[in-house]
Amino acid sequence: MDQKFDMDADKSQRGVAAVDRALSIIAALEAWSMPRNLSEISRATGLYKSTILRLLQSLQDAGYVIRVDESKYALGPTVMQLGLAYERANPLRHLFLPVMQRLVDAGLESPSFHIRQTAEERVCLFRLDSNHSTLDRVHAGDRLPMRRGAAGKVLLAFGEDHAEGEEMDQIRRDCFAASLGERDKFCAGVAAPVFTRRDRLMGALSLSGPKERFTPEDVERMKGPLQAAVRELTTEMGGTYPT
Amino acid sequence: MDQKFDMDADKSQRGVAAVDRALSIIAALEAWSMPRNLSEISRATGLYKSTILRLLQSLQDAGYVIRVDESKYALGPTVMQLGLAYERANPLRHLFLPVMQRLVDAGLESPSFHIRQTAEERVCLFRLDSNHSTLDRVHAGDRLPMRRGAAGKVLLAFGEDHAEGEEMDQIRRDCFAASLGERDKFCAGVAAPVFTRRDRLMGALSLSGPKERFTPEDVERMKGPLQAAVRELTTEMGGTYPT
DNA sequence: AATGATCGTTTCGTTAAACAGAACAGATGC
DNA sequence: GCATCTGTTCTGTTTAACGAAACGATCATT
Repeated sequence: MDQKFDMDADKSQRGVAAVDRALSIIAALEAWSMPRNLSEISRATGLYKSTILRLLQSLQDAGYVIRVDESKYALGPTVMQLGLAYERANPLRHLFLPVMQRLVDAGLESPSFHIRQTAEERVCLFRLDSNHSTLDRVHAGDRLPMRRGAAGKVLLAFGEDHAEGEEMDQIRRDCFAASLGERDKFCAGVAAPVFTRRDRLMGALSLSGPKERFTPEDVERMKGPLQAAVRELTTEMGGTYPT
Repeated sequence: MDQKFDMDADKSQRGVAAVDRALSIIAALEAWSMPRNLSEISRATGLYKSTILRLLQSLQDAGYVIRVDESKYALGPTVMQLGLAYERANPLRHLFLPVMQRLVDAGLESPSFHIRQTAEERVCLFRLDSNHSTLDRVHAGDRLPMRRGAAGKVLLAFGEDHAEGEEMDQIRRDCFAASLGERDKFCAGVAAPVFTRRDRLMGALSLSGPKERFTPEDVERMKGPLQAAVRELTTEMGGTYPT
């Protein structure tokens, strides 16, 4: 595989570089389905072998990585347990995924749910793929920009800072946003807000996919089911949807 | 909760301390089922808030942690995806767990499967709890000593360095080891080797629990089912069991 | 309403943690 | 047998990371 796991250069200034390196090793192991040796990890991550060995010591100690066949490394049982802990702690999955699945079953585009993470970024919490043969590439865990994409716009429009501007006003009136080719020129999406108690924004549910499936007719067709879904989720979250 | 997540002092010399710190934050979030704020994380891990913030930057960038309610932190979707990747990459679970579950259903003690990790340590890959009301505390991911515990002895006896000594010879003859109060004075266990192709040791399957349930009669009663289980697993792994 | 405690965030001087890179012995492939 | 690749170890150098304090905001108590 030729996917590189270099650390994102513009992010290395704000966290801890050694932690970034360690997590890039885990990401490389995750991408492979078989244990890999030191040199393969070095090629994939761009890290020196001595650096990798030091980092692997910590990852092995914590059970994130195990060493098998004396010289290969693989994901260890701690990642499984973290996954289970995430499921235990996150009952939202059991609420959101059925609603999202119904959107898929209705033949619409790929649903995702996003929340704001920082002033400039959102994170995708859940993502299902549509039944179409082509998809836009978004995964749970992805960090995406706030200022581009339908979901980002919804988060800006309904967030606490109540972003200003004609476009934001329109989104607030419609409880709906569309974005054609903003985040990525080949992709498009529509989004609507999910509220929780006290009229607070919880996040944005979106439908996204390749741009050619977002004609004005397509967008109009998706609006109803999407808004029905966010109304249902808002009710379940103890919120009331603005009329 | 009062569980501390301080880094293990004797391990901080060999990995990367910043990575150890970051993983201790994840461990703290895993132990809680609700999002927690900075001060709670600080109390639990013993780390300074400024240190935690820096580490959290990296963890958020990679999706291991998300920030919710503006000031609380929780496990993020990347840990779920790692858990799924681990399951995908580790078909052994689907082979081992049913066999281990049958040992539980037979009313025996808690089964675990261990592999060697370093010269001095083993790692528990899988663990099921018995149906008894008291258990020994072992979890998947735990690092345990090679020189103590029944599973450790089995790994030494059948490992490539073929550890010497009367006790090791006996274990090799019986394909079985028992350990009463070695790893922990209140616990005991029995273990047997699982082989794979070319007579190579794969790991050790053990049954363990509180010591008082390991009388000579108990040990004798567990030996048969345990050895039947490891024979079955060895056959499935393409190995042949020494007669 | 005032006050104290606790929170999240930012800053920066210091130091030792972490790195890069080389060297080496062993294994593998031709 | 030789070239290449591997895993492992070592160490001088540098800067990454830390600790600790300060600050403004929020919350709880009186």
